[in-house]
Amino acid sequence: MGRGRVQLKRIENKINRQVTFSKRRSGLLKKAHEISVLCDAEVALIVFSTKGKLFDYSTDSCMERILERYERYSYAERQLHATDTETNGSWTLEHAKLKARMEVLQKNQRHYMGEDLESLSLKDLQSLEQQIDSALKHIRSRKNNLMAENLTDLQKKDKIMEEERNQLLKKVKEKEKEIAAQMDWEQQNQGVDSSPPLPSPAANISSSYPARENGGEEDRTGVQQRGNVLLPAWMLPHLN
Amino acid sequence: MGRGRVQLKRIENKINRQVTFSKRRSGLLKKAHEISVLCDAEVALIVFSTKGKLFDYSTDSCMERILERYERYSYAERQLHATDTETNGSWTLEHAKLKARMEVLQKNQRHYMGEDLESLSLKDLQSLEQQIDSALKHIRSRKNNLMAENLTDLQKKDKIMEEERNQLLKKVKEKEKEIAAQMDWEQQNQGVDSSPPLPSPAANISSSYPARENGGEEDRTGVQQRGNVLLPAWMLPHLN
DNA sequence: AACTATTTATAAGA
DNA sequence: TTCTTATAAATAGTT
Repeated sequence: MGRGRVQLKRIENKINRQVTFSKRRSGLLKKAHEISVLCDAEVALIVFSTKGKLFDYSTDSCMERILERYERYSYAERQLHATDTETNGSWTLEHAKLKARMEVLQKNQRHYMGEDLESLSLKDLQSLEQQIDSALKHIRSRKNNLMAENLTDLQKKDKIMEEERNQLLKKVKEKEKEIAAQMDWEQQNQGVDSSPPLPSPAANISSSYPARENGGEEDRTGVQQRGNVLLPAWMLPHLN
Repeated sequence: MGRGRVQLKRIENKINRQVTFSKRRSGLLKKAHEISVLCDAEVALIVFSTKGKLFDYSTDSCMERILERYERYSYAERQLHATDTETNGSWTLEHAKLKARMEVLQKNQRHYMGEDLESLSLKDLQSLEQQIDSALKHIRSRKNNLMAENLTDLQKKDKIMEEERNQLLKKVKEKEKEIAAQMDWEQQNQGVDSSPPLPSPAANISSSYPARENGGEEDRTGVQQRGNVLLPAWMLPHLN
């Protein structure tokens, strides 16, 4: 964007480079800000000039938080790098690291549990309240896990029902056959007096009933209940 | 640069925002790279989308070094770094570096845990709160939507299957009745030679089948059991 | 994911 | 540096 095409290559002319840096830097910062606002993104931009001067932009003027967030993303990588670079001092460092972190966590936990509160300012207490609030959110996420579990259960149930359905279909077919057989039998024995009746093909039908019926009943009522409960109001999109 | 002027304001339309984010993000990364090359500058750019996805660019793919350099600038007052670095060997250098980094991380972690908030402005506090809160909300809302969708589908299927099942059950019962009637008829006509078969007593046969009523009982218990599974504590209104 | 009509960014010049 | 201007790039709205 300018009067000539630009090669993506270090500008050798010092003055020119300086000027371009100045212009493009402001453009870059501006665009960083724009995407941040327009797209609700979190942006951190750090620029060092050749001479070592620092320019930076960060969403909500909160660079540290963004960098920390970034660190969390690249934690594994850093860990590797760190242990790689200092073979000697790594143990001491890791030790100290863990110790410090431990202390922080312990202290925090005491506060979290409502102990040792005398040392906290009003501001600290307010933030502690927030902390607990976020703990509540973890609890809610646990809730979601349970929801997922229940979903799985439903799916299993679904399969079972399908199987049962197939069983029932089979039964129906069997009954039909049996009835057909009965009718054949009747016709064949019609008007035959003293001959003992042939064993009815229906004789062993009853034995196959109870188990299936029980299962079936349970299933049905279960389904009904579920139908009522499955989508309570709080599950619908207005949640958040 | 586009067909219309753009207000520097969050794009409310979700799709639009996502598209714009994608476009501008690539533009921003490109420009970051360009200024880096053209002007021989050191650039680090970190972008988190609304949904928390990370995109970043850094000169020479060396983000950590740039961030460290940045932190050196931001926390120069601590002098931990500068003095140690000059006087001691490379091991101490690494150690000090990591120590400084550690400090920063700890400080940030404290912020995340709601401690040490005195150093934060009201604005910082607000954005910190929003940060944590909204991250959870996004994830949860997405999850909940998907779950609600799945549940709705399952529920529909469930109903259909249940209806089908009931139909099948009915059929089975009918068949059963027919067979029973057949058997009665056979017995009544046993040894009776030429007399015409009696009309099959279909009317009150059902009452003679206690099995059915038993099924009903089990049905009810089935409901209760199901009730335990279907309405775990987490589904009840106290959730939110 | 392409395609324009426009708006922006910016290289060069003053 | 800053302003101006011609032109290259980016991109918003559209398909």
